[in-house]
Amino acid sequence: MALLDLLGRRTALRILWELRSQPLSFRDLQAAAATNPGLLNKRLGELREAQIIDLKPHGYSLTPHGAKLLELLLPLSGWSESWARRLDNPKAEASQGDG
Amino acid sequence: MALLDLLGRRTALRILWELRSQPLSFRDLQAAAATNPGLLNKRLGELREAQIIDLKPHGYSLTPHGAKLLELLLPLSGWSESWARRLDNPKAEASQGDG
DNA sequence: CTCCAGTGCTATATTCTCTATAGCACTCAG
DNA sequence: CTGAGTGCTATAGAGAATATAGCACTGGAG
Repeated sequence: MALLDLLGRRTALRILWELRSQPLSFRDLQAAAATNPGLLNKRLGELREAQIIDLKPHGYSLTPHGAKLLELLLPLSGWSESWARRLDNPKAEASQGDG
Repeated sequence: MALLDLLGRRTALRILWELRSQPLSFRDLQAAAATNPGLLNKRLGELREAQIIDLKPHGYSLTPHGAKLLELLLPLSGWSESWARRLDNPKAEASQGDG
């Protein structure tokens, strides 16, 4: 899973996430992902190399292939919510439904 | 998505992945994830804190909650394969089926 | 033409993280 | 005691990330 190496770098996953609903300019992406131009440019280079994102006239956006990857990541949002609740309520066991 | 911050650290995603099918000891996990004890222990601390993994007599393993997270990550494996093919064959367009 | 505001991207000193290695205290087997 | 395993800690050096300033370019307004 070389993918894990690529996505397992700081802000790589975050960059994908921020592009989930609309294209963003370099500067907007930098603000959205809370990072700096040096790292952003580095990650953008890696993700473009991997054909996961692309730079178009209206900003950085996911390639068709990247969009499919993001579809796989979208369910994480739901998991993240129940996870946050679990950390707030230590009593809760492995159930996802809130009691 | 605070989850993206947690998983977006080096080897965090990888650690989860290596625990997908069986529990692993500290040292086995270190070898599997190709890292060092210092970082591993740091990540394990974060992941245990987040109740995603747990240390049991037979080794580190996913909590029930963590197992659900991993289920969401499993499809990445399939995506990763078509992604690798795509990088090998630059001609291929957004189709996932191999010709 | 100038001026202002935006674009992608680069450069750099400082700070932080990761890496590789050695080692501790403990348990189990003999 | 020895020998092999466990989780985990410490540390110096290497490498990556941060924050900031700035470049070359485009487009609108006068």
